Formats: sequence, C-alpha cells, structure tokens
Amino acid sequence: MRDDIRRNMPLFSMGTITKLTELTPRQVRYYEQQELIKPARTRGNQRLFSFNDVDRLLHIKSLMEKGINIAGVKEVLTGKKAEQEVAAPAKKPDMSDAELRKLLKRQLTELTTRPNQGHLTQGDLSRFLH
DNA sequence: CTTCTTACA
DNA sequence: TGTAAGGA
Repeated sequence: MRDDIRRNMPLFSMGTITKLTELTPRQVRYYEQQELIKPARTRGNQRLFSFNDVDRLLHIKSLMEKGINIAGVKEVLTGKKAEQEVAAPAKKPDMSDAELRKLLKRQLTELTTRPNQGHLTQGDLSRFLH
C-alpha cells in the first residue's frame, strides 16, 4: 500500500526515459497527449516520470510493435479490453536499406560503447523492482 | 546542453 | 512520426 507512492514518485527526465525505453521524445510526448501517461512537471515545466510511467511506456511500446494502434493501446491500457480483442490489421516486416544500416550502425556503436547494458523490455521492470 | 511547445516544403 | 523554430 506504500509501494504505490514509490512507483508513482516523479524521478526520471525525458533523457532517462528515452534511453530506458528506447522510445523517441516525440513518441513519449504523443502518448502523453493521448493521456496514456500523465508525468509530473517541475517548476520549469520539465516532465518527471515515475516507475509506473516507465512501466506503461514499455507496455505501450510492446503493443505498438505488435501493430496495435493508439485506439487499441488505449483500450488495453484502460483495462476495458483484452489485447487480443484489438488485434493488429497486418504486420509488415519490411525495413528500408537506409534504416537497416542505420540500425546496424547504432547497435554496433552500442556494443562497443556500453557492452551489454541499458534498454529494458516489458517485464524487466517488475523483476527489477522485486 | 537538455527539454518544451507549436507547426508543417 | 520526424524535424525545424524559438524560448526557457
């Protein structure tokens, strides 16, 4: 009953969030607009995210990767519908050459810069907190 | 330097 | 979703 205030305590900056979730600031702000998350603000209007926010963002991310749209994500997160009931239209596994090389280059630098670190995926947080 | 909002050749 | 612009 007190673990809640901890999970809801505003602690992370946008920079931390993007590195932790691997989402772009654009996406994070958009999800906030859609009221999928409600991060706190500092006096200077800077967003401060909590563990719960990270949790929700990771959930949203996994859902989006499954091809589920905002509407579907909202229904799932709002707890009014099951994940299956909002099945994705069609998944396209294609990626342009530019994107592919960009991705490979990024992963390569990450491998040499910070070997085996950072980036959470859904489920990691709960284990981390428990 | 990091983040914020608004807007769109 | 990306990105440029203008401020904090």
